[in-house]
Amino acid sequence: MSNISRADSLVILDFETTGLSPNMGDRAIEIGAVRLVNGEITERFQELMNPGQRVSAFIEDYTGISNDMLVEADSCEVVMARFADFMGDDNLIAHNASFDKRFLDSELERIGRYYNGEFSCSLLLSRRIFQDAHSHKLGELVRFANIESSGGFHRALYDSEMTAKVWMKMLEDIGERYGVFDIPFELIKKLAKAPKKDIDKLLLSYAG
DNA sequence: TGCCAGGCCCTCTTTAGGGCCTT
Repeated sequence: MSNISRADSLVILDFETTGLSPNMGDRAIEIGAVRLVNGEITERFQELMNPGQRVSAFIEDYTGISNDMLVEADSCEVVMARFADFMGDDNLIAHNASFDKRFLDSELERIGRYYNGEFSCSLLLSRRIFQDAHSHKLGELVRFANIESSGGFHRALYDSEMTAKVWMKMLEDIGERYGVFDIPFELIKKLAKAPKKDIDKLLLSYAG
């Protein structure tokens, strides 16, 4: 898989986990991802994985993923090896990417796998592009952008698909408002880090 | 013993604090 450094060929991923911090012993329990090419979802990946520890009642309730389901799943090591093959060196997107990147790095390090893609964050971008949204939680952004939803949040594939749709809505919005339709990943990364006051200037510099 | 994330972002800021977002 070649590294295509453009915003129109991406892997959008989402982890469900035992908790918030791999540094505190938390592990992944599900990975979901879609590959987005030219604005279309071309591939999907979703697997549960057995973290080797019981998950809390909170996580069972929050995700709908039970300990019984995880006992039947392949180990994190086996599943993450398959996921590493899936994502290749594509650039990556996640909602609140700092969270998913910590788990991706932690789980891949355990199996000696690495990736060459770059990460960007739909949460950071939405705070700049959808500044009128009263919340930037994934579910709230789906409503804000009038994206059709069955409400199945907190499962990895569903959340990655919703993140992909929010992502495409933001790119559409940039096209409509600024006339910028061909957005390199380098610009995405700049946008996600730029002060809000600089967003107009940055995008207008790419227009025309 | 008791506690336990971490990065971003705003503001009553910068010698800091607290809310937002992810599970």
